[in-house]
Amino acid sequence: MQRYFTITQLTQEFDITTRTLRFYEAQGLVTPQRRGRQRLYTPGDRTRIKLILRGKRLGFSLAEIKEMIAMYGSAPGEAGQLRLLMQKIDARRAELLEKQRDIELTLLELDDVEAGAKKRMSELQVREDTGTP
DNA sequence: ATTCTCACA
DNA sequence: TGTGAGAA
Repeated sequence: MQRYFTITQLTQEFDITTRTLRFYEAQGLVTPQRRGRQRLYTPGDRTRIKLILRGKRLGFSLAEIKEMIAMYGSAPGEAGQLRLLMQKIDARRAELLEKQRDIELTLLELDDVEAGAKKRMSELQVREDTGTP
């Protein structure tokens, strides 16, 4: 006995529109079952959507997210496939590490900008107190 | 209420 | 990467 989610349940939970969810389906990122025309999302579909949204927050394209989800889901048994999988994992890790470095760098730059802004602000404050035009 | 398709940015 | 509109 499986419990299903309706499209509206999921859109409300994740704060997205039904159009977005159908769009993801059209792009092949989710494949809900049908009861007639109605989409029936399994708990698995729901966690896939979670992964999609997380990938989006990380700045990945839908195509990239689709790849990543495929990696999580079906680990191929063949040795050659496993090598390919590990290769993709390495590539993905490199991308994420690069992004991480970029974020850290940007954070440091923001510290600098903020420090400069605070300094200028205090200088302005001094001039106002002094009555300097 | 949910679905689809076409157009649009 | 999505949204808007119209029809069913």
